[in-house]
Amino acid sequence: MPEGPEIKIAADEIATAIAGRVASEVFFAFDHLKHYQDTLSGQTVSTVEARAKAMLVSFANGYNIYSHNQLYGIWLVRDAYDYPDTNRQLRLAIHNSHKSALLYSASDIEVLRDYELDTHPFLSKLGPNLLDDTTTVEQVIERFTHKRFYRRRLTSLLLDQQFLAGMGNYLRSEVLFVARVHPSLRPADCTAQQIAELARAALNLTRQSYQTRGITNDLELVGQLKQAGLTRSDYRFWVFNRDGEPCYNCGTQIIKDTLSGRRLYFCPTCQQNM
DNA sequence: TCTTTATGGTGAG
DNA sequence: TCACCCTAAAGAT
Repeated sequence: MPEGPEIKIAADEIATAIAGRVASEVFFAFDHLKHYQDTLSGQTVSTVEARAKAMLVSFANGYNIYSHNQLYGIWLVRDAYDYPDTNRQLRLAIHNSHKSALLYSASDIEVLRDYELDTHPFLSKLGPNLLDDTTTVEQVIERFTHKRFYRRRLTSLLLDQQFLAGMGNYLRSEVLFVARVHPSLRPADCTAQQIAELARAALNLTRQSYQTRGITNDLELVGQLKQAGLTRSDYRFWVFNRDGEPCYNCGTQIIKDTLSGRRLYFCPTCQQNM
């Protein structure tokens, strides 16, 4: 179940295993991709990178494997041909002489030529990547105030990869909480300070989640909560998955709401600027 | 064994 | 906003 940080963590692990090495064998489970096995086997993997929540494995001969895990795909890295014991369906395998990068369950896999990347319907429309070091707070603020996004609801914007790339459903709730902004607002309803807080939170929380493997709560507080014996699922988030629990900031019960099928959590006391 | 849910995304209206 | 696509695990029966 991946958002930007989880995919980038996976990309790092896959890159260590296969980037810069010859892929001795590439396997595709889907019939319509089988003919690419010969095209890619024996080629050098040049780079492995996360593009928002998609993975892009690039080969030296100008071909790329694009994949998107949606809610259920999962990458595993093992010693070469050392398959895990699982009921999941193997969809893609990239082997070299010492490691295998294995993609299970994913249904969205494509092979693209270099020149097709710029026009790809998902990749070409991505907004600034929150996990890209060159993305700045100023750039994100500019995004919030851009005519194209200014009057849309924050709840919709924060999940839109064309607005900012890499955020998902847990980060949405966490960003709104840390910025102390009520979920019903639009950028146009916010003060300049609130916009700045949203931009900082979007960048900081996404990056912290990448560095801590998924923790968006304040790290000092996390240390105290660990001491008190709380488990990861209890201290990991400020509000996400914590409905009915006391807010870590003010003690008010966290509220859960469902908007177009996606869960949203917030503190009615800390985020009451409607 | 059936139904629901999930850290995702698209397209119709 | 909703229906739908996709797969696997959890929950309900």
